[in-house]
Amino acid sequence: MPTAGAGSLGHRVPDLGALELLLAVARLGSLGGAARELGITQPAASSRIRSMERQLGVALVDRSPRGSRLTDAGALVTDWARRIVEAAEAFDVGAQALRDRRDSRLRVAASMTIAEYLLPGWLLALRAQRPDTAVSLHAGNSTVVAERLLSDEADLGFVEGLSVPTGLDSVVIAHDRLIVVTAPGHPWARRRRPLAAGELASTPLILREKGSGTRQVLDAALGGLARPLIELSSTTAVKAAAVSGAGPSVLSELAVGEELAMRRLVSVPVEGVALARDLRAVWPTGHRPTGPARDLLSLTRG
Amino acid sequence: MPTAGAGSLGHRVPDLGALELLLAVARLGSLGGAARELGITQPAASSRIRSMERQLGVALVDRSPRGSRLTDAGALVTDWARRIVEAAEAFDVGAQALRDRRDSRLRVAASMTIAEYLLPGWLLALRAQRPDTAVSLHAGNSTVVAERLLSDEADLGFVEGLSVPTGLDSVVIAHDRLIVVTAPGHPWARRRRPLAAGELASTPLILREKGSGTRQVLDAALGGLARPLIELSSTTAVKAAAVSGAGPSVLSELAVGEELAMRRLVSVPVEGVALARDLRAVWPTGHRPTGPARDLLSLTRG
DNA sequence: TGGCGACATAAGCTGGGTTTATGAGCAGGA
DNA sequence: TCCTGCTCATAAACCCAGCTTATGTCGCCA
Repeated sequence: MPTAGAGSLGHRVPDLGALELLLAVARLGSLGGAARELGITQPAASSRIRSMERQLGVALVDRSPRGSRLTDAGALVTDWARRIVEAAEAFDVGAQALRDRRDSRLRVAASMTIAEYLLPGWLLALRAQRPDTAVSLHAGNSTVVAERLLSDEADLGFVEGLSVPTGLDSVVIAHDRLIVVTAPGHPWARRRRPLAAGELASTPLILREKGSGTRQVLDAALGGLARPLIELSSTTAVKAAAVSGAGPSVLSELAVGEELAMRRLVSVPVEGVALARDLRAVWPTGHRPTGPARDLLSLTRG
Repeated sequence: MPTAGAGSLGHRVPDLGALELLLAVARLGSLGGAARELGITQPAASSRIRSMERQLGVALVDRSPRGSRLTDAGALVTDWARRIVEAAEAFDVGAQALRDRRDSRLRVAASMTIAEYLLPGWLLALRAQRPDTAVSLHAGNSTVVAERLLSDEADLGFVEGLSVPTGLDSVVIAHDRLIVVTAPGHPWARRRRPLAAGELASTPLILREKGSGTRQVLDAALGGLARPLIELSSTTAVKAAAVSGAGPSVLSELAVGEELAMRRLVSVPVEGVALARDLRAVWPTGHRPTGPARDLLSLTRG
């Protein structure tokens, strides 16, 4: 379920190059300087910023013969732009790792949730530390991760299941919790007293399909009783349905961080249900990670 | 301080139009269908997806004479892409509100932090509820917000200060907390026992310049004692310095949500310091918000 | 076997972004 | 006072990515 207003974003939002340029201008205080940094000419930068201002209908930059500073609106726009660029950086580092390169110095296998939400951040941090470590990424469920590690197709794995596959050593790197969320309008959103397990089990919920990691943990915690209101096949579809007010849902804390911060969803306290699960780094028994794998591992644990 | 690896993102990350197209393909299971939804022709969609695959070096969709499904890598890429597109949607709705349109049905004035982190989400929610409410936005400090409300240039305001400007009624819509953060490598990151106020006051911190809202709250909490290690002029610059390990910093919870989730920063517990502040909606005394202003207000309170 | 739906290919057009080349405003030093 | 160096703006020519229209191929189904 996409947001309402159709009409292609691509025509209303400046492209990534323009946003990067704007950030550079903000940082350097000069169009020409920003141009130099991005390896284009000054007129190109000038024209690009100008056309961005035309597109948005807002003056972004105060030009003077001694440099350029952001207007108030420009500062705000730049902050919003930064969020797009950061998401793009995460995309970039992830996509680069997805290309199978046989010569990669670090081959990672990870479960979907971890690959989706956590890995890009780690890879960015890793690249900051060791810029020339080539990383390759393979995403799959716990079984796939175990296979790749045991057949020496991966150097380090990440899993989120309840148990550790045999033949692997592991260390807990983070604790994920499933949390009950609703749209802000829902009656549960105003609850002060925590929800009892029975109430949760007897209420139809928006859920991932059976077999997903999230669903497994929830079913285990409730004793296989979770009643689906709708079953959807992606975390994002579930989130969208919950945000739109279709009903309560149970989702990984990782998946809903932003929605909670923006109050598009609110968390409902629960008691008497074990909704925590460990996220673990794994490797073949005895083969303690070394080199780049050790670097990445240490990043994930802080 | 930007991330390391220079080399313009714009060339390595598909543009927004392509990402939107990919999301549409994921949702509809068909190139042609996605093309129709975005108002382009089927060959255009086909070629665009193909060139995106060339650019990323990864097969994203499995084409068949009966439709298209995402590959595993495609699913992952799509999830990362979705984060970019969501950031772009927030940008779009914010930018639209920045254009001064005199005929706006709802004129909002907000402080920077709120305009930056919270408002786009609210405006997206509002647009979902009332698609044709034209919103205009003006960002400034508490004084500016008060002026605009009292001179009837704004219908609803949002402030984050310690006190409510005179002449305005208000309601608390959220609680923001300043938190102490460090890069994961810092000694404080491993602390179990909370930091004492004295320790915080005597340690040089990465801070916004004097006069910023964040700094005011911190100085008040510590009794004007905060020692700056560096003073920077934007929240983002402060975050970047903290992430890079330059030292500990004190920042709004709102500003570092993502960094905490990705463990690029970790929060350090503190005791004996009042770092909470209220975020408030404000309006001229007696003029209780009605119409669109009331709608927006109710969104912000859940 | 004809028809339909989905994707691929080919050819031609258009526009946005780029470059090079040049002009114009403001500052600071001889 | 004038030159030099920084800034940004403008103009003309170029190039390529992405679009459209037109057509071809493949598999399914009646």
